[in-house]
Amino acid sequence: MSDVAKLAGVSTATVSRTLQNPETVKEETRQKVFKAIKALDYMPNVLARQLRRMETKTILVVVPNIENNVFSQIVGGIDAVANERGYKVLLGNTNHRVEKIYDYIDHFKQRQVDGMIVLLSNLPDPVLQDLANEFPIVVTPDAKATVEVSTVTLDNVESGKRATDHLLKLGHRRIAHISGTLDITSSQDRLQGYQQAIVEGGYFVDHTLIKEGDFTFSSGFEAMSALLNTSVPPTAVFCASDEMAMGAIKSIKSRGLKVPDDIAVVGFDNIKFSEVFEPTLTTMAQPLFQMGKKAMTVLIERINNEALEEQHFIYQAELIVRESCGVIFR
Amino acid sequence: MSDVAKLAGVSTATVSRTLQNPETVKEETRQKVFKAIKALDYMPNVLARQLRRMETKTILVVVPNIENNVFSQIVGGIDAVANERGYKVLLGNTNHRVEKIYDYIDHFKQRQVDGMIVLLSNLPDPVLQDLANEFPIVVTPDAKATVEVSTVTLDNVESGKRATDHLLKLGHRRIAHISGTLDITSSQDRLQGYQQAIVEGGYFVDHTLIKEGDFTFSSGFEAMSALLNTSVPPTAVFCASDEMAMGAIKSIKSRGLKVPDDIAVVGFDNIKFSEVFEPTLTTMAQPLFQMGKKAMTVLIERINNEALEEQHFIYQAELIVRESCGVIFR
DNA sequence: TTGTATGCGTTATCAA
DNA sequence: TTGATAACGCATACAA
Repeated sequence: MSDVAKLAGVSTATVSRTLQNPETVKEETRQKVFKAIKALDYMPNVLARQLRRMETKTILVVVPNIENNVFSQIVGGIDAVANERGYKVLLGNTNHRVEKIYDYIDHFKQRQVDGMIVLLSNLPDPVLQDLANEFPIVVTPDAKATVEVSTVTLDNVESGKRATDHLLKLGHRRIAHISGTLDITSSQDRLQGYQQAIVEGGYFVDHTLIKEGDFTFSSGFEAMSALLNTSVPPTAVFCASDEMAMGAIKSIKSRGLKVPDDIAVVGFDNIKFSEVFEPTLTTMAQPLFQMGKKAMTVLIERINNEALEEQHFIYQAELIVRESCGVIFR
Repeated sequence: MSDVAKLAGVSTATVSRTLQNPETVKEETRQKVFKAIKALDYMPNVLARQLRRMETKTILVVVPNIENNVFSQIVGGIDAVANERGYKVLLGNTNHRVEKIYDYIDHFKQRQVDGMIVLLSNLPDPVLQDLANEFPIVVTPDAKATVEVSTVTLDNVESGKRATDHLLKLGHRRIAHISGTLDITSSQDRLQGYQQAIVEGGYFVDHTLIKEGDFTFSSGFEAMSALLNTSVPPTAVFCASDEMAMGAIKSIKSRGLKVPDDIAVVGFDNIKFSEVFEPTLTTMAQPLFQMGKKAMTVLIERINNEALEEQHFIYQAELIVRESCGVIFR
């Protein structure tokens, strides 16, 4: 920078100003400085700038598992907005190991990042709360209502309800539910939506028809197998993830039964392969990329102190009707 | 830091030393300093450290599309080693837009990252070469041999050969190939392996049986449909990606033909869904996570100047035999 | 083994 | 509108 200043015949202060607030520098000087910058192929040292300004223009994304498509889609959305707004994205893979997040928390204290987006943390409430009080944080897509922090979520209750409603409308009365791990809010909410739909439809919830899975193919297979082993198996199943829905269908097929003829299935997530699978999956599509974008937008507002209170954005899932649930008869 | 020094009754230099080279500080002093650090809950300001040391302990991963599972698996491997070795991973999504990489190149010049791993860049050779001459860079999993830069790749020729060989061993003689986009080396190599296998088997390459796809489901569908429209369709197909293999199978099924009975199919990648698909896919499994780990390891060596010459690591794919290719008869 | 002093490359404050 | 100068927080050369 001092080289540039020398060549342009000004002080380093003026060079800095030309870069930061061009309008405060006389047109003529500005030209001289820019010419010198080009001549020397000068690039500011961002490290020094960051030290001086105490900001990094970097945000941290804590993700349980980047290899999971649900999360990578959200990260895609975050990254899109980050790029647009001049932020860099630091990846924090926890590999589902909660302790790891404490390492990332240190990033804040060490001033390595300006803000953080937490995907599906299992942080204890008080820890998250303390952190959120001190630093800009957004939680998505699964957040507990018990912590005061900005969130971007899906209306999982409504989504579970709609999925179940769809099956009710198709005439099903014995509808089972294979839930996700019930320690996260999304799973609880989808289950609740399922129950609401049944009650509001005028029927009773049969708890033997509810099985807890863990979002994986094999857990869907196991849960469905258990359901099929009962004396009166369900005629339809609402699964909290597409992967589990596929596992369930595999199980159904393995018994020589057909989907949707014998048992109708609705999934959740609308993963890429849900339209390749046979039968193609009826499912609830989450606007994951969109949610990622929103999370980043909200985070930037908090970093800039534009949003003083925590904000909550709730998205709706879209029912995508395909083969696995059969056709609506009216 | 000066607070810590004061409380411990030493100079800031000693505090710094205690943190950086504990062995150069007297045991007793060390204890005092650590006690003060704990008492004040002190954390070093990494920004300042970075400025002073001119290193960031951060590496940049340029990825065409993080939402693609092939890439996110590699990133998973990179991240694993990075964490272990104290590096952070900055995500650079190009969304397949080559120009974007130039933004990331500026990160180097601005000293924001210590090194870079490029996933499947379409950078012009000279640009990449200049960059690689100046900075620590590793390219994976697709690299051109024309640039002198460290690489971690798959032996795509051998892989294509093995896949095709497998079909030859099953008795097939009219074997088609649906390639990836032929502007990348991996696709060219897999095609070459396919041709080698046929020639070495004592047969002739029929160019009407080679179609170029773009790794997507729909391109596999289209390519297969074209192959089926010829007067003498193939009895087997080797596809350069599982997605294309699934598209191809969909096309085959749509004609009322069966896989593997009428046409055998081999894919590439061993994506998660390949064992869920019906029929389950025979495919070539790339050790993507492993390759990501290796890429990061090699990069660290270059950053530390432990490896002066560029290095090349070549992995072998593993043939995973499932339903889509039928059974070997001996 | 420890302390002093300097500099890393910016930006912000103040005075001119 | 510009320049001189201090400061950001740390690491290190050198002296003690």
